[in-house]
Amino acid sequence: MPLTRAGRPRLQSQRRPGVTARDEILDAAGELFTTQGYAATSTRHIAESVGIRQASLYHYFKTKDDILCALLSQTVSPTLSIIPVLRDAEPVMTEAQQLHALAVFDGRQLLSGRWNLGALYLLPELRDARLEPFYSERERLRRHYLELSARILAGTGIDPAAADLPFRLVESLVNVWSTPEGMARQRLPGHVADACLRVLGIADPAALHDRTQEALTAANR
Amino acid sequence: MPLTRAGRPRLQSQRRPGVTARDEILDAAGELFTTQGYAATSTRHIAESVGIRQASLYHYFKTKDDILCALLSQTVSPTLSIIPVLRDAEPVMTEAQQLHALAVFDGRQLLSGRWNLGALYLLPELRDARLEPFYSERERLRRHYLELSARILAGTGIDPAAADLPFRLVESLVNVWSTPEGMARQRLPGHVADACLRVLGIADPAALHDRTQEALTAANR
DNA sequence: ATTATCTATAGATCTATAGATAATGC
DNA sequence: ATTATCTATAGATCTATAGATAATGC
Repeated sequence: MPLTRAGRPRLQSQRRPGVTARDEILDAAGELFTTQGYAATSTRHIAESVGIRQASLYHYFKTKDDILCALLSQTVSPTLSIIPVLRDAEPVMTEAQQLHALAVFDGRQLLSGRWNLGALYLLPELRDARLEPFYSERERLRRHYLELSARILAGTGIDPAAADLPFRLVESLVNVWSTPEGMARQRLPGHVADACLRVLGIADPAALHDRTQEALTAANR
Repeated sequence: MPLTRAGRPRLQSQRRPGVTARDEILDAAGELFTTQGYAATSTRHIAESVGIRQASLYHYFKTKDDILCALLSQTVSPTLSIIPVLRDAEPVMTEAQQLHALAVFDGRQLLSGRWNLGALYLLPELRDARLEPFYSERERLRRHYLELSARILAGTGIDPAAADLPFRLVESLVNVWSTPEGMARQRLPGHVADACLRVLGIADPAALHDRTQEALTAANR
């Protein structure tokens, strides 16, 4: 059980959470990219924030872009992975209930984490070919929201154009990330999920939510 | 009536719309800041996009920051200026009708213009003390949405937390700026304004909208 | 004379590489 | 021997300034 790790010791002791140096770098980069922007954050800033020398970053990441890619890959995947689970619940959960559950999960995901990583998708400087894989994952998620919403809309009298709004409502949580004033942060995703159903013309999402609990309880017996 | 302007001629002929060189620079900067980000856009990029030399920018703007400030000052002011007008319509227009009208105007404002200047407010690199005046203008607008929404909410059964959503719904138009797929761009602001009222618990915004027209027509007689 | 541009450049970055150094692991 | 750090630096930017140049205006 080593007291220190292999390799030359750092000049400064650890400042950042993270079991590995790689984790510390990602934590620092997550903070700086989301609060200062990608181009505005230099590799030197990141290194200083970790407490190592600028060149030491390159032991863990080939380029600055690589650091960004590692961060982006943490964001959409969890939400994408619950889509098939919800789809399999089809007979038990209505489409409206699925959308609600998806919105709650996605919203919680966006508000978890130490930094507002979802906001990275909004940085214009990152609309770049090299980041294509991450943007197409996000686009898949958007399409799923859209299809679910469109099918729900068909049952209400609202203009089909409203199918776009639920994804945008949930996405708007990244704009509110740092200012949970008034509204309890923990309850935000649930309220936004309710709002998703309201913009589609479902007047009483709370009732529907109660029925989801009943249905799931019944299915688990 | 001069065929050419005073001063040494440019090496390249004009490429950008704008009656003055200053306008051309703002047009180029507007495009590049919104599509590439502020820090990622160099003064050289701007100059090349205008068709002048990098140093020539400094004849019109003291610093790169100055260019940004000139752009930001074009964005929120028009919407802020209609707030008193709507407030004076108080006896004729209900609060719900005022919110709807505000959202339509604001939404149209955001989607007008050659570039998505509203998106500049989302750039994290710009959350900076030197831009404070522009952010506090935007904050005033947000507060007005919030107060109007809160008063409307008091009349419906929805959770007070929903008062935050109308501003965010309208704001979300900047995320959709370049992709008006499916929904006719021209009608987007109206649909978003309807959605603002629905998230506050007003089930039939269209009916209310018709009544606004009647009321205004009656008032103008 | 005034104006709008140009050329040239200082000085401050910034990314990434090369290679030295100081630990642990065997 | 391997690993994680360090120092030093090349080469490419980037912002802003100084001062020359080529038009119009009077």
